[in-house]
Amino acid sequence: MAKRPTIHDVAERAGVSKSLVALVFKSDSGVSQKRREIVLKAAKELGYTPNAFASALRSGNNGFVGIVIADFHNPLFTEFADLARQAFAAKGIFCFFATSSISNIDGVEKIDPVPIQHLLDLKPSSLLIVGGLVDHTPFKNIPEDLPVVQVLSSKGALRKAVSVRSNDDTAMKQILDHLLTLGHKNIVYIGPESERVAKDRRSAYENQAKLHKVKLSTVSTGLARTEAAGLIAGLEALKLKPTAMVCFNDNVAFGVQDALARANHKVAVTGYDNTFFSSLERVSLTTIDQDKESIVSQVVWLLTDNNALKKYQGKEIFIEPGLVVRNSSTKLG
Amino acid sequence: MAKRPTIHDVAERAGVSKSLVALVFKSDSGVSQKRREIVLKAAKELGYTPNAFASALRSGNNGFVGIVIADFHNPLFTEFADLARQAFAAKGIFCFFATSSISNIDGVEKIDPVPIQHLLDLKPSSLLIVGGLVDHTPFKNIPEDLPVVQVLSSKGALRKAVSVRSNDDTAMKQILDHLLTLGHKNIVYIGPESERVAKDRRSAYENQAKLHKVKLSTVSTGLARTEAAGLIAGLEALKLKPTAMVCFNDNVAFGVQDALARANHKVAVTGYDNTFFSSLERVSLTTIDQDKESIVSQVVWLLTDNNALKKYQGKEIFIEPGLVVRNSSTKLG
DNA sequence: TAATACAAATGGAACGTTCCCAATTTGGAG
DNA sequence: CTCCAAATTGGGAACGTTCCATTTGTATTA
Repeated sequence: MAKRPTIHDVAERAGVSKSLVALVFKSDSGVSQKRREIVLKAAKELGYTPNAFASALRSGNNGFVGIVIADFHNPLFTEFADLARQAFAAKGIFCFFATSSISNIDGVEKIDPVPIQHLLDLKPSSLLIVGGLVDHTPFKNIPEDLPVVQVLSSKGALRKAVSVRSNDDTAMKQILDHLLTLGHKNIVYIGPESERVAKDRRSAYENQAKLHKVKLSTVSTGLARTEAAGLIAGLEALKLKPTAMVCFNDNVAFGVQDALARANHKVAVTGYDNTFFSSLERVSLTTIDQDKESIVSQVVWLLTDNNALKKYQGKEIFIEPGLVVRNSSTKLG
Repeated sequence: MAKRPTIHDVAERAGVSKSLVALVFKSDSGVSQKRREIVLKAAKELGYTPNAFASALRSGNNGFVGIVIADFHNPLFTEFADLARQAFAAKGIFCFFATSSISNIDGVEKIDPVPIQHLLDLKPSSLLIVGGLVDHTPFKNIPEDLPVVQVLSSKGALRKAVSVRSNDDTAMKQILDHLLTLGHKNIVYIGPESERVAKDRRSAYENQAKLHKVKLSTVSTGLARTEAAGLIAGLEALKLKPTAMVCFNDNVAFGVQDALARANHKVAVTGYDNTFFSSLERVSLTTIDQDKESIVSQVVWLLTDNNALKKYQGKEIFIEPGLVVRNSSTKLG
């Protein structure tokens, strides 16, 4: 392969100085229209693209957003990450992804810090964390002044980060309003009870149950939040003879639906996330739709407007979710 | 934040030359055990990590694998990408991800070349493309000597790439064997007819249908391969009064299942990919399981063993898939 | 016309490595 | 003690940018 053209080659071809070429590729101001065109033309002819390394080495940052996806297997996370990428791309900002290998063996989640360290080595100008990372040690030596936003999760150990996520209180209120309107009395909450989101959502349910004067009744899925865990917990919950089950997320709800099918019982079920499969006719799960577009636009705003970030540093921003009513709560069986 | 320590700082603290520090961080040979430990200790105390940019700028490559994910919304792709990442990580090789924003509007897939260009700007030492990219223009100025492997797709315009994917002939043979054993006669194939994988799989079905002396009957989903397209095509296919429907992939099959539920018909259905949701009790889709582990190990082998790559350059490697029998083909309704 | 102001363009230093090479030290074997 | 190879050193030149202090150019004003 031919040696890649450098800024010098472009300068030579355009008959200007290297510095001018650098200016053209950096900012808009201070370069005459005439020269700019000459330079761009030369660059195009040579097929010049700036060397990201040299740039980053010299300037200390290279203007991209690092996106850490907590769990690559969670479609909600990957979908969200891609939405964010598109939104940033529209603003001319590039994103790199890394994921941290949550191995969910024995219910014990573990994080491999290396990929995150690699991402940080690339000196992103800001960091977006999608989902919750149980263990924040990989962020120990994070630069003080690196803007960090975490979405779809509370921020945990990252004191300075901003967290953007759905308002679980609203979500649980909507679910309970819906179920009470349908006349349900005996309702069970099914979900994990580990830290962070699981805890928050569970206590949101408890709050709303109290406000709605619904008898509190819960079944735990331990640390897991999967379909398999939902299946087991669902069978367990059936012993309480409920008429409705409120699940931590769609995956757990799918498992619960399987449990109902297996036991041949008809009970209302609700999920959380409105994942792709919840809309399938045979699943048709009543669920909570997180307003991804709003979350994304908040994220973009926070990470592109320095003042915004400063203002919300260490705070949490709640986005109002919406209830999607489907057959799982209305047409039982 | 404090200035990041450099190789000089480490050298000073360890009381050795900078050259030696560089040697320690690079290769194993030629440094005594004693000195190596001293250097590593000093580096650790200072929290030194090599500056990836300076290194890459000077040496021209930085030893990571670039993974391009054709479609972030395809769980098969993301899952596979993460498997590959883990496999490389186990060998101490790091991966970066990029995706290229396939916008599937009006059935016309479009690729944004910028993210891929950015990834290439980072000079990966090899490239893994997960899935099929309809338009290969972003790879126009790919370095001649960059090893490229493409999985779950034929390699299309990338002449020098190696493609690793499942053997569709075997898959279709297994499906037809299974359906014929069950006594089906009137079988319809439902799937897209666009280029590459869609074409290959379709013609694999046609071949096997001929060999099995099954009357050929197909319904197209146009360019799409989604649940929505499956729903429409499924309803269309019902007019042919089939007893079984073979679908291009799980998503299409899910749509077809919806169509059957809506029309209240009982027809055997098979998918392809064995995605997570196909195992749900209420879906229970008979489908083809791609041997991801084998594919991953082939990929790792190809991209870490230079001879292997050279040997297979421009060729295709087929992995034998397996049939997973579930209710959708055996217990109708 | 000369003085001034400001925009446009320039040249060189610096960023932290790796690569190269010649020079020096160390350690073990003969 | 001598010799040789291995280990270590030191320095300088890249790598391709960005940053900074200057210089050059052009237009405006007195």
